Amino acid sequence: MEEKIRTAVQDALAHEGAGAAAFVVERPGEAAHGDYTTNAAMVAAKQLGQNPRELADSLARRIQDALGADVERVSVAGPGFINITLSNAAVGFAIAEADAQGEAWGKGSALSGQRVSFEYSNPNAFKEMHVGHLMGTIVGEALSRLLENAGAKIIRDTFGGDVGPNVAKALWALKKDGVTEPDSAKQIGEAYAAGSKAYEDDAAAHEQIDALNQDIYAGNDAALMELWQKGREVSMRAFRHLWQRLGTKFDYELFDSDTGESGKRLVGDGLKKGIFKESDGAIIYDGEEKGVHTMVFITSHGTPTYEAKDLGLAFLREEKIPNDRVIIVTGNEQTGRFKTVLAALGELAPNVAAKTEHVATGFLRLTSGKMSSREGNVITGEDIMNDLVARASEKNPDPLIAEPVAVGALKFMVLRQAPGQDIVFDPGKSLSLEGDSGPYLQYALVRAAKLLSYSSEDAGGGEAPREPYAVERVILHYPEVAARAARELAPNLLASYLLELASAWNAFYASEQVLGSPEEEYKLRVARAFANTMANGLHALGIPAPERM
RNA sequence: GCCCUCGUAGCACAAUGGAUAGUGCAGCUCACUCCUAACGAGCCGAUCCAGGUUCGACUCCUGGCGAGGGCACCA
Repeated sequence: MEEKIRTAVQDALAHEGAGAAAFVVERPGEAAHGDYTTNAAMVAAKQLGQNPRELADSLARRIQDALGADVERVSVAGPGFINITLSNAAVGFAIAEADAQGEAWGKGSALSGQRVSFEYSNPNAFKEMHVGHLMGTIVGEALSRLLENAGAKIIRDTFGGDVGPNVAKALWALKKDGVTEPDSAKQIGEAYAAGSKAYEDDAAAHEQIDALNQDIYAGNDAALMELWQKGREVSMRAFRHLWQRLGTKFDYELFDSDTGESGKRLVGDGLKKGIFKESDGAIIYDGEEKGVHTMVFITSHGTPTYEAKDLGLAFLREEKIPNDRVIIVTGNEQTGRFKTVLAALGELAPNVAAKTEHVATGFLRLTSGKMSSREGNVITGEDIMNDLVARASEKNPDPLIAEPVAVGALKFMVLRQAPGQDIVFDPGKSLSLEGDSGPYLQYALVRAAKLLSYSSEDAGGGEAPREPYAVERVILHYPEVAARAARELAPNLLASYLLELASAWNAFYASEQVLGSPEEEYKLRVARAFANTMANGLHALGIPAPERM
């Protein structure tokens, strides 16, 4: 419908000689202003030097003619807005589609045929997953699904850190304690904290850890490599468990250790071409003239940094995962780093760099102060999940309900905010399960599902209301919102829409008797349309939908 | 010192250069023998400061104040 209106506006503008005007068709902030609004007259009036109200009047007439029976009213308001109110028939048609299409309702085709390689969550083996990792996992999964909903084929991968100084720190502490069979992520997390502390406080330990780091790269010490292998597996098991709880499954788990060598080679080749240069024994990318940070790619010890490994990964991905587009999701503290990596990649492989984009998620900050895995005061992903499950259980102890409610609460808190913004989280107060929240959306859907389960095949009451219900006018916008959220990589747009949808449904539910009413048949169709919309919207964000609450 | 984000009610967040700046929490009313109250109806309350651009600025520009992050061998 939005497309139809856009075309009508475009044609009307062209007729006035302002075909190039950059107008928007949007949903007005207030329902009283209709179903759609456009600023086309105000934008074009500027270009043409005309009075916006007069231009709006003539545009409105053309738009009304073009849309015919789809519109009830096209009116001009304020400084020159053209407001469009759909006819009851057009609203009814949209609701019937939402009802009939089921899971297909709201699926788009904007990205049909496009293969998108998504990288997110990027765990550091040998470090526990803390709350910050939840952000990347949740946002990455939601973006993947949004693009999937827009027709793209998604291939998920995660790029874990399994070599480098941080790994050496954990292994050093494990060795010191004589551990040969690490058995929990917690144990490894503590070893990492102990190793980090020793690295700073103890000069001898500092040297040992640096040497250990070299040994890991070299890979010749069989006992060490076995411990490394086992430690990594224990860490990854913990990460996989959390991913499963969060509804994420990766097609590829890639590691630093897979890309270090190729990264070094690439930087070496780049050095010959003058893309990189030597400085104090290290190989760096001098980004100053390009406006990005200068960074070390190969250390003076000859080991590749994460930057070099990222370059290696870009090439490895091209081999393993054919794609048209690459999206990498990380915390926003890495934004500057990625600018440098992409600038360097742009010189090594312009076509790869051109289709690669970096998306930053915000930081999960605690009101109680900073977390540090070195200090050992981290809150892990599992800690938050378990706390939420406990709280959800107060209302419904069934784990089949409490778990998805907890996951929904967490995910919604993250996804409702504009991407890249930090989230302030108060571990004392924890998460709200009421008001604007995941459970609010889930509950609205549960109510609708329950209502529908009571209805019989031969619904009575064939009357129709004089005007469509407010919730219907929200439902009909779902496909546009989902498409825009995918286009702008902005899950929060869909999240706020679903909030509004749930609110409209709950108001309808509170004020209208459905079963046994004169409009029963009509209202049940609205309920089915709502349920499909909410279910599809939650699915597109990766938020689970419990059957009961 | 340089670079990047950000600053909206007591708190947490929305708002493509558009209409009376939206929502939730907290507080105060109201509503519950009726399809699930993790619900509904209402009240209270905000754009950091100073300039500028514009018919129109939370949004863009300049300066200031404040917060967070990044800036050579960590990831």
